[in-house]
Amino acid sequence: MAFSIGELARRADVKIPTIRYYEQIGLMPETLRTEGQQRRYGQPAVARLAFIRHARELGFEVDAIRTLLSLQDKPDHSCAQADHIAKERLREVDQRIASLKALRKELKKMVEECAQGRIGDCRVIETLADRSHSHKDWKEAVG
Amino acid sequence: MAFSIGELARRADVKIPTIRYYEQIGLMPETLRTEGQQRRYGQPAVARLAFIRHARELGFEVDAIRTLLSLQDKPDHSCAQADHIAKERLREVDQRIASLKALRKELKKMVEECAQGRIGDCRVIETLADRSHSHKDWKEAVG
DNA sequence: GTAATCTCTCTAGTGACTAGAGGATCAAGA
DNA sequence: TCTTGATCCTCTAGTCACTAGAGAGATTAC
Repeated sequence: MAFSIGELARRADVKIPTIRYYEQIGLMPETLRTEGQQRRYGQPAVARLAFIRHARELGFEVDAIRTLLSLQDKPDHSCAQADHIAKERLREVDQRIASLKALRKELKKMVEECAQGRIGDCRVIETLADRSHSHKDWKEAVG
Repeated sequence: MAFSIGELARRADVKIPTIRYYEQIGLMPETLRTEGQQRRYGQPAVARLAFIRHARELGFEVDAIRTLLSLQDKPDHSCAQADHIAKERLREVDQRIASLKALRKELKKMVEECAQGRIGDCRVIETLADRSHSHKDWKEAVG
């Protein structure tokens, strides 16, 4: 019934150091150890890790995941907070998509206008050098 | 004609430590110093910094920018490499947009199905806990 | 001359991991 | 029981592109 960190890593498809890292930052609880200090896990660890991974796949930050995990343990609590966190994330994703689309437009223009000739006439370089230009909030688009 | 790092920061709309950082990693060249070791810049520094910032806005990595900057100084060179770098970036952006759209779809479903009731019935929490699920290449979508 | 502002270097922190060193432990076969 | 090879342990440092802060020195305006 008790398996090693390597086995947990396989079952949840998460790398071993990541599991230790999650324990360190408190996303995964400290677990049983053998006499030789090796970690041993049970089925609930797999479920919790899968929850965390899925949340990370959706881009939730560790702090948000911490909250979501704690909510999970209170079935009778209102789910308003969980809903709020998810809506926030949706808003972020929408914004990110919009920023990336703007980026894409400019990149596409650059690439399409490039005549594949000399650097001196290259629209890619020219566009980058063009100073009459300023984005706001670009940092959220590039990451 | 020679101005300080603070003035350069204002003109190019880049923070002072960022300028020093760019010098450190070789994106900006070492520049004149006063007797007291303070940096002094001229107009070309503003142009170069603007080039870098614009490239960062478009999400080019520092290594790519290094290449683009070196190309800029060879007007008679073919622009194939610049074109290649830009096309690569466009591909990345396209992929990222696609990943984010998939994410968005799942988030939207979660949020819409949430009945705003008890955690025990919350689709947000349920969806996250659902283990019958695996994305490939999600890491490029969440960043 | 003096005060206010600016700048210097250096170190460390961000987020969410990932990689490696150097050594201990475990499970399985002989 | 012993050995071998795989796995595991902790700890430190690295990733990317910055950003923040300490403590000291330089410059500029008056």
